[in-house]
Amino acid sequence: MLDVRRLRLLRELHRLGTIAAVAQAFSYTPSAVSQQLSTLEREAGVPLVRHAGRRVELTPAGADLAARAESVLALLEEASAALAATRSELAGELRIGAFPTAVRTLLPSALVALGAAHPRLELLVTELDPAQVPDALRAGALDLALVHEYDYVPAEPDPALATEPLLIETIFLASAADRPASGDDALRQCAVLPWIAASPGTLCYLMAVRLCQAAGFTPRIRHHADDFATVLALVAAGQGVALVPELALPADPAGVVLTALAARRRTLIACRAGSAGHPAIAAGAAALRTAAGQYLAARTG
Amino acid sequence: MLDVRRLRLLRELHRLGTIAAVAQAFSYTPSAVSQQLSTLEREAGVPLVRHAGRRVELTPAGADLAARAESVLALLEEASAALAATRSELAGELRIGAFPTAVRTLLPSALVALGAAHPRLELLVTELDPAQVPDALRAGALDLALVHEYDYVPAEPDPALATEPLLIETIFLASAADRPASGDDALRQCAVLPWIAASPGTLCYLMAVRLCQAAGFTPRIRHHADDFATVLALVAAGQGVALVPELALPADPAGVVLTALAARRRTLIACRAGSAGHPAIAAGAAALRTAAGQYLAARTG
DNA sequence: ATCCAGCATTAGCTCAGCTTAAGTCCAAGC
DNA sequence: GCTTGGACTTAAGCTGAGCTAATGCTGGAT
Repeated sequence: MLDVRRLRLLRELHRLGTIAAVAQAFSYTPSAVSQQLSTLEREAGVPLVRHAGRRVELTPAGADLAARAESVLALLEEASAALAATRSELAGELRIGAFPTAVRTLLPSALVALGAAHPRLELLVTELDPAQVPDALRAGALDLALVHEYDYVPAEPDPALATEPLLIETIFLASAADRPASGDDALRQCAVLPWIAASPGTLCYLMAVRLCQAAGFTPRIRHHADDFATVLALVAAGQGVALVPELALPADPAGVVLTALAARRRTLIACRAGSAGHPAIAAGAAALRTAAGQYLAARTG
Repeated sequence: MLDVRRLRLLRELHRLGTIAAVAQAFSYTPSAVSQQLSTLEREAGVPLVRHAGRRVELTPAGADLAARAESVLALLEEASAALAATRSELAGELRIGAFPTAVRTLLPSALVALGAAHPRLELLVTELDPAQVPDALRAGALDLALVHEYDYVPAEPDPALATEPLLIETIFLASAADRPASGDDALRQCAVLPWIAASPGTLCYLMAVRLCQAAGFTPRIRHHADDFATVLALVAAGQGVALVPELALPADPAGVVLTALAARRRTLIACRAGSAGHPAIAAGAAALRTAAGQYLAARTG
């Protein structure tokens, strides 16, 4: 009988590409992962990984096994969800991961509603960049998370995860001076100005670069700030221009001129494949949908 | 993440009904099974088993989980089969279980053909009563087995096993004296005679009793013998009458009069669900089909 | 040519999970 | 009613799987 724990490691290796990354995802040492994969390979009787330069890659047999592992893990996830659904009361932990902006805007009301409806449910919130969310979900560090999809940063489909659209926002160009042009013309006017963007490696950073590139230039990024309040303060101080999603805007963005762009940011709810039926996860997702609805109503109303 | 080893114990408990039987099936002590199930229940957070008198039974949640475990285990079995299929040569063990008659008739030629075609395949044959086959397959003690289905002993469908018809035999009434009547009338003529049957608890024993009961009487079983050669010798010695399937008959059944009955014995090939694609198991099944074909050709030719 | 990121290997330790043994409870039999 | 026996549970102890830490090795980058 194939060991499911080892299959899980193989699946992660399939995606992450290096043993060290798998080890990090599971809080193991690379040695442990290497040993477990060696054992799996011995049991399988077929080479599953092979050396490719100084990293490793899956053989066709390994890739096939990883795909099958995906199905097995999804079934187990469903079984867990079914068990939790038979419990009369929601209890245990619900680990939620979200990007900083959401933690400040959408999450509070969702957490209050969840806590009131399910007092025995322990809500654990982790603030993290959406780029880290898929790994954290897959490794079991999170149960429910919010991720983004930008127009020029397509989220690659992941069979281990289930997603559901939550809300769509407009992206604004924030600058200190008034811009006569609108939309992408305004963007092009900023080609020679200094830019303020998030840290390299984050989704927001990538979004800013790609969006500018699509407009025909590469932004000269002078300042890096992940917090949009800081970003807006820098913009107001005349330090450069920036791209800011609707959700990050305060009620009165003083000293900042906002120009709506054609680009959109889509926020999704994500969980592990098979776990959407878990009552705590379903309740969490519902609370987030309600919070998003309230937010949209407040904006448009 | 639910532990698949523990789920397997739960699945067996679902079928076998007692912890002691599960322990026996896996060569564990009842204590070990009890502890593992307790752990599973604690992890599940829902009662899975409850006491019913001095045994235990599954709760609805437990039964549901056991059904899900069935799917998971079948997927894992398929994954193993797919791995084995990528190996260029068939190697490893193939554990075959069969009833004594088949071991002497069908198996030898099948084993010779298999051994010649796949020299690195280790063939391990176990002689056992068909009644024990399902448990042995499910517990992983066998990979491939032959089982029977009699007209009056329906094999209950088992989601954990896959079966395939192999051959259909006539059942004969064996007696020392000539019987003028044919078919079931001959059977009824033997209502008052002493009977020779297999050991209680075996499928053949059950078949004999049920068949006679269907003919309107309960057989007075004087001798018990599992070996059909012995049975025929006892019949020839005038010790009683017996029911013998076609496959068990020697070329020249001296001193015994055989009357064909309407009842049939269907022999099936069985393996674990999901393992039919395993190349060694597929090769074994193919060899058995060939052997059965040769047998039928020799009988009819 | 040198450095270093990344994987393999070894030794050693910890804990999950097994067995043995004792205890509890229920059903059947004298 | 009491006893006997079977089935499950609990407690204690032991073994091995599987982890960490440390070291060595190799291929690509500077």
